[in-house]
Amino acid sequence: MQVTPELLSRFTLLKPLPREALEQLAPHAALVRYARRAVVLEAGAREDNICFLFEGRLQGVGFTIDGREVGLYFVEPGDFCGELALFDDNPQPEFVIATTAASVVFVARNPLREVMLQNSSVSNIVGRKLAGRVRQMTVQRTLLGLSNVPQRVCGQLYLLINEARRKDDSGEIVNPPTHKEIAIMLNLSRETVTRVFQALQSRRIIRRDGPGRLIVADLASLRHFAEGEEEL
Amino acid sequence: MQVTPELLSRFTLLKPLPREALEQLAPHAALVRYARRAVVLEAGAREDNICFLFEGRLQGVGFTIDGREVGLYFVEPGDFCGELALFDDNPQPEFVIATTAASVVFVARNPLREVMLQNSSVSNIVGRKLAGRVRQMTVQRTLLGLSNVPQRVCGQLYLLINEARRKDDSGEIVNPPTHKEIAIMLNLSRETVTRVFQALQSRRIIRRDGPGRLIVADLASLRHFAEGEEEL
DNA sequence: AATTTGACGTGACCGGAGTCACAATAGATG
DNA sequence: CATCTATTGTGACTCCGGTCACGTCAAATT
Repeated sequence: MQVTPELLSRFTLLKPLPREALEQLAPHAALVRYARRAVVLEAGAREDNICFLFEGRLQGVGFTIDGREVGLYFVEPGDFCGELALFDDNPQPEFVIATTAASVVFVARNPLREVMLQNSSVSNIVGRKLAGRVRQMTVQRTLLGLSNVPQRVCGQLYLLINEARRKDDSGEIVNPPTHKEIAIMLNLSRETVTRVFQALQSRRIIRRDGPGRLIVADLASLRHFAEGEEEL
Repeated sequence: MQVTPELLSRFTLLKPLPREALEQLAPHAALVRYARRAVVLEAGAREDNICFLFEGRLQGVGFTIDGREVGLYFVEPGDFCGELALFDDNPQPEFVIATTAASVVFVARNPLREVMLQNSSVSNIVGRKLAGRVRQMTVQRTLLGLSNVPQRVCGQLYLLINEARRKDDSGEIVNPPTHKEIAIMLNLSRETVTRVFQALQSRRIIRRDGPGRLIVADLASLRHFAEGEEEL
């Protein structure tokens, strides 16, 4: 489906661009809809498009050689992914999969690369994004280094709140990942995550509020557990 | 210690720069020597320098909240680190430590950032570096996802060979990491790594050749184990 | 030369997370 | 409404990797 410059300008990355640049990109862009679980970007493929998420939610996942999933990050509407292709010609390192039905705008790599080189605001944003991703992966890597498993789960929960809004000593996570998804991110079995959640719920630290809403009632305690000052 | 443009031009990143750019950078550069185990870049510090390694070897490491080390990557002579500061103002995410005595050239962030914006070859190299780092971290993350521990060790060994030179069906790793260092990278105990090494040695898959040299005699078998097609 | 340090090797023990098996919901889909 | 599928919840068992406690050896340091 064809894409207008107006649609492109709704993405944070492209918003600062002058009209001409958007018009230059529009012919090389396409809107595609995906069903839940569909593969948006394929690992190993030499990807020629950068992928802007319009609506829905995406997740970057890897697969180990023995077939286990490895969760990496989420992509929220307005954001983009597949940006590594802007820097080199190596294949996309991980899969990107739609966790809900999603609409995605693909923009061809080379035109966008040109625009990026001309336009320092774009290269700044992309650079910051990449730097942020390295930071985020470092944190995630640190989480994985925790030997105490419940601690790992609490740490991940704490991170998820940071990303979303949070109040003084309580917070909420909208559309929380399923237990299975958390397990994949933390290299755990689904059952273990469930058990930790049970423990946290029985201590009134977290609480479900209908589907798609997880309330963290006692943020301080959660942080304690995450920092290993107290054992679960 | 003062730094000459000639010294700067010996680094891959700066080599393509015109003479004036190097002269512009030189006053903002300094050569520093570090002893083994010294901290070169500190995590959490707002780092104002990019760090070029002249000789020796550096390692990026993180620390979990409970004090365990988390190994991340190595830096070899000619290469650089701390480059995230070129993209945003957030603190350095991980420590960089000298694993051997090392000489390092620090170049101030802002002048280098300017040069980078002027000079697309530099921003290309830095971009590629960052992209490469994301790829590398993704692979490492995938390794950590392997539930079979000996497999994880074999996978790491295989990666280490890839970085170094390798022949048809055998390879060698010069200055291999110690068992402890490997354990840290893979989230294992030192003893476990030792035991896997023992198993590999008794099967004549690997062999030490004096200190500082590890020979992989049977690369094919190593790959088999790494890919989980055979259990150790 | 004597001592200290750090890397490597090895056995015994134990706890905790994975696995399996099954039940209970809750949403989606026809 | 009936059916199917995905998510969550829970118990029992097993096994494997961490921990501890050693010993050995080579290199660095005094």
